[in-house]
Amino acid sequence: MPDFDPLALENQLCFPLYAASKELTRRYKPFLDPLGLTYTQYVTMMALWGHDGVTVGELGSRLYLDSATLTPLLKRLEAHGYVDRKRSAEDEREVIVSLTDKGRELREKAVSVPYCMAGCIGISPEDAIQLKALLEKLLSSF
Amino acid sequence: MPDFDPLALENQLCFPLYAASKELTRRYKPFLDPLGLTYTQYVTMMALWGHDGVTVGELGSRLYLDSATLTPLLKRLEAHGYVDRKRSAEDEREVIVSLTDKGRELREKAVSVPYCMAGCIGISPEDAIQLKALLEKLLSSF
DNA sequence: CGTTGATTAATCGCGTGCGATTATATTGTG
DNA sequence: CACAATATAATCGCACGCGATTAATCAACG
Repeated sequence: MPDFDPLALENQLCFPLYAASKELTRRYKPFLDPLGLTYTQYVTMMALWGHDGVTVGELGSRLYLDSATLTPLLKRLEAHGYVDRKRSAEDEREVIVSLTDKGRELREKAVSVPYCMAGCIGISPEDAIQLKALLEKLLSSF
Repeated sequence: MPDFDPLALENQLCFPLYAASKELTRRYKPFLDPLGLTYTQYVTMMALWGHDGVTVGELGSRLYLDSATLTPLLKRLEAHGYVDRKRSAEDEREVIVSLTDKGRELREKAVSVPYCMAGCIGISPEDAIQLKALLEKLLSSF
């Protein structure tokens, strides 16, 4: 390849990653709107459905988000009645985030979302599995 | 798998895609700061280095961005002196975006960025190529 | 026991990202 | 030609996303 252009958009790994992430997020919107969740709020709820009663910092490390993003987001989830935020008794610096009953109930409405999205993904299950594995490898390499 | 949880974070394709995209963008920052570009501005400049003198709409379809994002972004690039925005003479609805000399010169400083980033990617070139191909397949399936 | 340093969230500022609307210009149709 | 339909960018509102700073609390050490 005598004329490989390192600055051409089509030669970047980052660009399809960036574009695909945005597109996929956009695909979630019609399924998340009925739940009153944004994509980031949905991911946060998934993390909490897995394990709640955690600090903002723990949640952030699982989601790759810091308190500047999480604090206002959690306040919105709290305003919707899905989560509870309270200072830890042992350590007043920490804020413990827990699901409310309404937040746990929301999970029932959300279980269909992954199945709806599976129908939107235009690649084979094998490709999807491989893609997921490669992304996780990239992510853990940082 | 008797207890597969469709709402577990570790069972999602979207989450590592979302997280890896953010992380990679963050990795670009130290290399882009000296150029005075954000990641999105860098991607926009790459698109223009490939082919400029295009409308906002054309640029947006190449970058998967709409005018609500591009217009203010292009105004910032214009304020930095990298691009030129002017109404088309044939069709006054269109705005033609072109590189300035300064914008073309910026390319010389940017050529090292992909090589710097290659050193930050913690996966093998083979994996990177395969990952790029799968992302493009996913993207084109939308 | 007080003071210093570290930890944790919250806040601030700026730049996306995008659905929805608006303003302007062009095109098509009778 | 008039006028409705369409196309294009700009604008608006809200929610991230994150580097940097701030405020409050805790831990360590003399």
